[in-house]
Amino acid sequence: MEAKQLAVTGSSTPQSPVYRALLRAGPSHRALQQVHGHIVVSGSHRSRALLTKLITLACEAGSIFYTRRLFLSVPNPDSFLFNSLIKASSKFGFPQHTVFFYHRMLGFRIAPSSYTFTSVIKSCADISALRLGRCVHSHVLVCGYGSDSFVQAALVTLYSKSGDLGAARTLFDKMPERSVVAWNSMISGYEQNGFSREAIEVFNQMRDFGVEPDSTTFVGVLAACSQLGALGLGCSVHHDVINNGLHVNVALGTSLIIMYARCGNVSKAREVFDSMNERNVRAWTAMISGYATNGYGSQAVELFCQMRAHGPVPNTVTFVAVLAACAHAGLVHEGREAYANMRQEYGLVPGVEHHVCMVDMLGRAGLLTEAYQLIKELAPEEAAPAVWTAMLGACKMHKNFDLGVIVAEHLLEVEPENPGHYVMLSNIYALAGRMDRVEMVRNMMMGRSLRKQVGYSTIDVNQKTYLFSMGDKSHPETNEVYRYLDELMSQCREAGYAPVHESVMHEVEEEEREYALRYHSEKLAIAFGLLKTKDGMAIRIVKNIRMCEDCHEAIKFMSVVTKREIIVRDKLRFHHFKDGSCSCMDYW
DNA sequence: TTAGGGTTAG
Repeated sequence: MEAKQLAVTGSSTPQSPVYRALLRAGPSHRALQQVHGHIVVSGSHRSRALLTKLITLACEAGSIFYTRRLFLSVPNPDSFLFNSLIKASSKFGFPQHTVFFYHRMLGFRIAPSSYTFTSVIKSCADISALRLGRCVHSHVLVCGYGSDSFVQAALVTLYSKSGDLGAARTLFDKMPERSVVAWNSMISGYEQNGFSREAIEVFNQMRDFGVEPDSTTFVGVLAACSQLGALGLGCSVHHDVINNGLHVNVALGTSLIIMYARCGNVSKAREVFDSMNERNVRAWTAMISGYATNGYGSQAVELFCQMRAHGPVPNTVTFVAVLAACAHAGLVHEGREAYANMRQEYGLVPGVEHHVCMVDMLGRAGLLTEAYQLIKELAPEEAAPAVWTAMLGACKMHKNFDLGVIVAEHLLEVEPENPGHYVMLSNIYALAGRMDRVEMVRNMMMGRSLRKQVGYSTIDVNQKTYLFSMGDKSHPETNEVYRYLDELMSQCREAGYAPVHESVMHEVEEEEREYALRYHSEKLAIAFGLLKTKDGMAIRIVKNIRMCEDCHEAIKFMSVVTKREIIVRDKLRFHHFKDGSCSCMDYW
């Protein structure tokens, strides 16, 4: 009936039946193909308005190759069609195709507009195409759009997403007018490149300039707080969100969950989660992951069960969080079940990260043979170094010398430039008393000019961050900190602490070992925190690499002697020390 | 004859 009507009228004005049929079809591939048929039958395929609408809807439907076929069938594409296509392909996630259409546009000698450039630059940013982006930037200047504020904001994003923060900042500083989006771009740019302090600095400048932050601003700033583990600052940002009367949308709510979880305050993260009126798969995953990294394995699994019952459908990221929770809490049964469900119930294919969790989980639980079997059953391309590294950690933990050596040698073969593998192998040899081998590994490492990653710890006191590294004496109150730490360590020894020597890196000479152990960065940061904060206050430390066994042991005693809760976030997870024990139950 | 942009969370 409808086809007949379309064929009869044949008109192509926006009010025409065929145009309305197109709008009704919406971004659906099948429906669009049907209307396309009507358009051809009715003879209205020469109407540019209709074709342009059809093409952009096809792009929105995700049918990029259909879009391209339709585009190529248009004899003389005009600037309207190019701009529509460039905008749609950029917006709906086809950055490479945006670039293709842009080149075609130039080939047809059609002048781009500022709107063309914003979309093209966004696509370059999406694929971090710095060289191409620079060419487009030159073209922007040639065409006279260099001072368009939208184009400038897009360029700031391009440079920061491609890692050229210097160029981003130069451009940003030169902008005569900076919209809230431009500020947000600069803040997120710093944060995403790991420059959290700079992100917060820009946020403060923004306020000095009197620019009103929006929810996107806070998402970026909260991510910076999460990276730093800066709970005090994060809380004050949360207050700002409330005071500004901003609606906590799902992205902002998720950022708050992550911030609280990554600063070690899981109950506050849960409070935010419970208060959200919209919760998507990312929000649920963030909360499960928060439980996982803080060592609350059973809570993570419980929340996952609730999600399965009446939440959104979990995806592969959700399963990484669940399996990590099981690995850290020794929930082998639950972990096996989740791993099986992933495929059977949800049709998801486990990837490297899931295998790492499984090997980690089985390995920690002492099921070394099963863990090793799992690796051997993987296809060669799936057995990534990370999976073997998890296996190596398990071998060291359970002191399985023979298997450990096999695994470490494999790792040295595939990743000879990774200093971590040499350190692990040498630790395993040291455990087995093979000091000749320890020496050999040390020489191999030195021969390749590899060095162990330098560890450092940070602590926030009164919203100011202090950084400590091993043996560091640059701090103005160094003497006081060292003196206090010495005193603290002797109290710990009286309480029963004995240094765990095996974790001292092999390159350190014998007489330096005790010194190196005593002045590891986390111990210095804790001593500083204890000196600078009131009795009873929890101490929160962030460390860039994993904590060593000796520090782990020492901090347990520190928590008893000082009657303080000490929370350390290391590269992998959280350790909440209280009354002489750790939330990880020494299972790490 | 047809509109319109750049920033955000697992």
